[in-house]
Amino acid sequence: MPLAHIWRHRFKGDGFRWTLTRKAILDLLSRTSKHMSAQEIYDTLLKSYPGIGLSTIYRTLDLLSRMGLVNRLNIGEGKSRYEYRSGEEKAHHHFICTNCGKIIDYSGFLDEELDLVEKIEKNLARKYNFIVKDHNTDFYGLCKNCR
Amino acid sequence: MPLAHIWRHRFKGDGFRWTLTRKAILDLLSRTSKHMSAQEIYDTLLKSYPGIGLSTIYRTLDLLSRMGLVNRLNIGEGKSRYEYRSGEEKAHHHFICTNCGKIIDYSGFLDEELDLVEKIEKNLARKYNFIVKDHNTDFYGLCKNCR
DNA sequence: ATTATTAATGAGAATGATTGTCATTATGAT
DNA sequence: ATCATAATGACAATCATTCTCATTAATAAT
Ligand SMILES: [Mn+2]
Ligand SMILES: [Mn+2]
Ligand SMILES: [Zn+2]
Ligand SMILES: [Zn+2]
Repeated sequence: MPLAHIWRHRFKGDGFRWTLTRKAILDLLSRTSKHMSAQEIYDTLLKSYPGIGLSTIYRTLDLLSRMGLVNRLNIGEGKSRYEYRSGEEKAHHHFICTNCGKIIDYSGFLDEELDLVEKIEKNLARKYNFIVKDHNTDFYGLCKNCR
Repeated sequence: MPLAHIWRHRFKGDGFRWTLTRKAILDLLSRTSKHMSAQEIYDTLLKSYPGIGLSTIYRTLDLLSRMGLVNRLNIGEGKSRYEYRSGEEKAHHHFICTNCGKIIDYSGFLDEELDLVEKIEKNLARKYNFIVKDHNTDFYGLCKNCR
């Protein structure tokens, strides 16, 4: 059950074609721990896939994001960053250094958090007639190099 | 103790000049409950302040944000939105409708949340040597018109 | 395996938000 | 009232992202 097989199956099931570029982007994102921008992904892939196009990177990231295979992040830089979304892993938070921009994954305390979020969701539903599908928490501060 | 006096005082104290445009933007943002973009602020103010410039709106919003008088929000639209930040009020969360883009303020359960956040902050400090200065939580889902 | 269909791609133009430049203006100190 | 200069407005420049369209390649049909 290599990831590539799972991905291809998922693409087929959703009626999308399984292409070299799509595999390349998923391979890259699933292997790195970085949160990469479209341009960074493009620069990296260009080395092993000469001729690849930046528009395709954008289109593919949008598709992957709609398919739920990657998360699109916005940390107020004026551009998006992307990370692979493993099927099993729980969602995680991000700690963002306001000085150097470093992003660090954080996944502690999720159980307690789930209780709290559930309460908030119920409250939102009751008060405003909302349906909460997802939530995101970011922490801002200074990393060890910048403190 | 009108707000304008407090603002002017704050500007003076920080060594910034107190100008018509700065007052206009603060007046607008402190009165609306909307989360406005720079362009929307510009369009609105142009009616009462003909000749005002969009660059000035951007520069001022940046300054106000650095001064902590407004919050800059990013809800993944590819542009920022701004809201007045009252000195007394606690921070609040945002519920964002993924269908129509509606943003709704939510400020319930903040005490319980503070406990949780404090724990996370301590953990971050211990594990990664981080200093947490701020945090932000957004909820995504469907509003009552879109559900 | 060959061919046909058409989704996906790459190049580059277009768009939209934000930032930079610079001459002019207006604020706050003297 | 005068002065020094921070702030402004016009508009050019930049940067991320989207759009257009001719070409290519993935898949289905043969
Ligand atoms: Mn992450
Ligand atoms: Mn708000
Ligand atoms: Zn840092
Ligand atoms: Zn809605």
